[in-house]
Amino acid sequence: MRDVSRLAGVSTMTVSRVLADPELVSEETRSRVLAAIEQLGYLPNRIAGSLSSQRTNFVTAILPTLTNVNFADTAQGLTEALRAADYQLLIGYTTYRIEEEERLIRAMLPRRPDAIVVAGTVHTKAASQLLLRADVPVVEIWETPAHPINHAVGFSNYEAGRAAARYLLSLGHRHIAAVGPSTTGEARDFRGEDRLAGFAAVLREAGIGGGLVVQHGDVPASFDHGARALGVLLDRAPDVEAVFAVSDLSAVGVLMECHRRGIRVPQDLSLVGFGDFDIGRQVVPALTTIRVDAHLIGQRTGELLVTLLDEAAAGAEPAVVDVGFSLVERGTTAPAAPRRRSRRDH
Amino acid sequence: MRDVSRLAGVSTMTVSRVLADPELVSEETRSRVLAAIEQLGYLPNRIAGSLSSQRTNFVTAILPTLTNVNFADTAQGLTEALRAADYQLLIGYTTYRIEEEERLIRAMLPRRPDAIVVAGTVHTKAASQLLLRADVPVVEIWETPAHPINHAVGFSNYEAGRAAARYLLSLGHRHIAAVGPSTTGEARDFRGEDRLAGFAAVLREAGIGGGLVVQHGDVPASFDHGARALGVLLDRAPDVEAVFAVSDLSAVGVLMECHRRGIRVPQDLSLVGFGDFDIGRQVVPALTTIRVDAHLIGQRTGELLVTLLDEAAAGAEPAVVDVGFSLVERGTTAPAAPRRRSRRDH
DNA sequence: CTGAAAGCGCTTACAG
DNA sequence: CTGAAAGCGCTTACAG
Repeated sequence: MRDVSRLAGVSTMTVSRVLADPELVSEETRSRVLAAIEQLGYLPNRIAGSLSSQRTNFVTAILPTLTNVNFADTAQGLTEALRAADYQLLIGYTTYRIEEEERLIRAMLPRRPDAIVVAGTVHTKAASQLLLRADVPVVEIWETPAHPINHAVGFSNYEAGRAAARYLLSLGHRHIAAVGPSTTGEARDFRGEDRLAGFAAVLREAGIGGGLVVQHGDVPASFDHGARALGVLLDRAPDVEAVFAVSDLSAVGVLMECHRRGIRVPQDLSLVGFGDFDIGRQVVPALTTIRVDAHLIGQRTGELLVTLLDEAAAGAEPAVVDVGFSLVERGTTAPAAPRRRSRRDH
Repeated sequence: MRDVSRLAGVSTMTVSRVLADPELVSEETRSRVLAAIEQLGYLPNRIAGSLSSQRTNFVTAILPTLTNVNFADTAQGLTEALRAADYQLLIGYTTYRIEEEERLIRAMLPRRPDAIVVAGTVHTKAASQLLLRADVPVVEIWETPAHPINHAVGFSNYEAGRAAARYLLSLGHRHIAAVGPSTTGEARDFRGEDRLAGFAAVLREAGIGGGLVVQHGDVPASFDHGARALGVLLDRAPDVEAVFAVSDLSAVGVLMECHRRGIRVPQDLSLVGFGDFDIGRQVVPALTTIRVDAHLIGQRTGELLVTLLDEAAAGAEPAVVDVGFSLVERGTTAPAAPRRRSRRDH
């Protein structure tokens, strides 16, 4: 910048203005400065700028993984919404471990992000403290907590699970099960657990008992998880007629395992997934699922942050944005009665 | 930091040392400083540290998208390899546009990354200039260019395409086609195009003509792309007996469309994908594909950078690391002769 | 419309 | 083992 100012015959202050507020500088001076910038190939140093202005234009996003299309979509939505306001995303992966989340928060805070986005509402005690004390906006995403740390953008996983159960009941099914990964490992999918809890609650309310939940294998759920979980489930309950899988990945795994075992879907088994992944539309039959707009979660979060950071609104009200979910009925579910008869006769 | 030094009764220099090189400080002073840090909840400001030390410990990675498991795996591998050395990844998405890549490079350079990772070897002229002039290591990934800007970690997409063609020829197929997305849009997958070029070259060398390449639909390839491309292909060449898809996503789309149309795989059609995505192992039959270790590309890149940045080895030799690829034979491919007969008789 | 001064919070390079 | 001084490259807040 010194070099540019000397070449243009102005102060560094004027160079800084040309870059930040060009309209404050006379046209003649401005073009002289721009020419000098061009000639020297000058690139401003935003580290210095950040230190001076006390704003980094960084936003930190801490997600379970990027190897899940839903979270990748959220990251992409966030990136797009923040780009216009010139914010750069710093992404960290927890691999579904809250200890790792705490480590990441500690590693990120010294970079002085202008805002912090974390997936989920379950944190270590220390992480919660750090987030509460951070003097920047915090947004918890992929849930709608009753008591957010600050802001939240998501939907109710519990209600999504309830919706899946109500739907399978409405089809007339009674031997209903759910599959998800284990809840005893270090890696935990608390949002998935919420969905299964809501699912089981509806079954209990219907007097069916919500105990038929196979929790098996490591987080995160995968195609392979679904395939193996079906085996465990059938050993335990050969007469199961409907399954809710905690994720479309599991659900597709269940479906493929059904193909291999000669179990007809939906004639012998109704199947509901969660997440509306691309693959669910392509498999045969296409997968019934609960759709969540992951990209929108990212976008809304980005928009919320741009507003909060723009208006320097220190006193902004904590907001909880619910983007909702919807049940998408496709080919893997069917009413109960005809199926059970055909299966028993078989 | 001032507050900490006052509370501990030392200079800020000593506080800095406790954080950076604890062993240089006497145990007694150190514990006094650590107590003060604890008591005040002090978090160092790395922006100031970066400005002062002229090292940010940022590495910029510019990828086509994160919505593709392969690139997400690469990002995860990079993150893991860099974490140990305390580097933070700044990720940008180009959505397969080199103009967007240039924009991202311009946006990232003022953040003063210690190294730059870009996917691919095709850049705008201005982007190439910026990368050449950047006085930090540059690594091009997912290709093995003959003339890298600096370093490279990847494999030969052209050779991968050749391997697919040689394999289908070895099965006895002669009516062979390939499907990939369009090459005329703004978004381009140059690596996919290289694979198709290698594929077509082998067919030409075998005297078969390499013209049966369906390039249809927007980049990136998807399940949906594959499903639609098969329709276009069958209109053009109803007697096709083997297909190479530029990506497993397309390949699975082709497979599902075959299911819907009653085309038997592999009896009526042999199918080879690329990328070895999880879903390819789960579909029925399981997908024959070309496997690339995307995570390893990220890991090797990270290791290379840690070495380069550690030894302050300004004079380090440009390295090109080839992680290779391998053909994984599964259920979607079969020898030609029996199939053609059965199909004709049908 | 333009500039001189001070300072952001660290680390480098010395000195003792 | 510890500290005083200088400086990293910008922006803020004034002043003119």
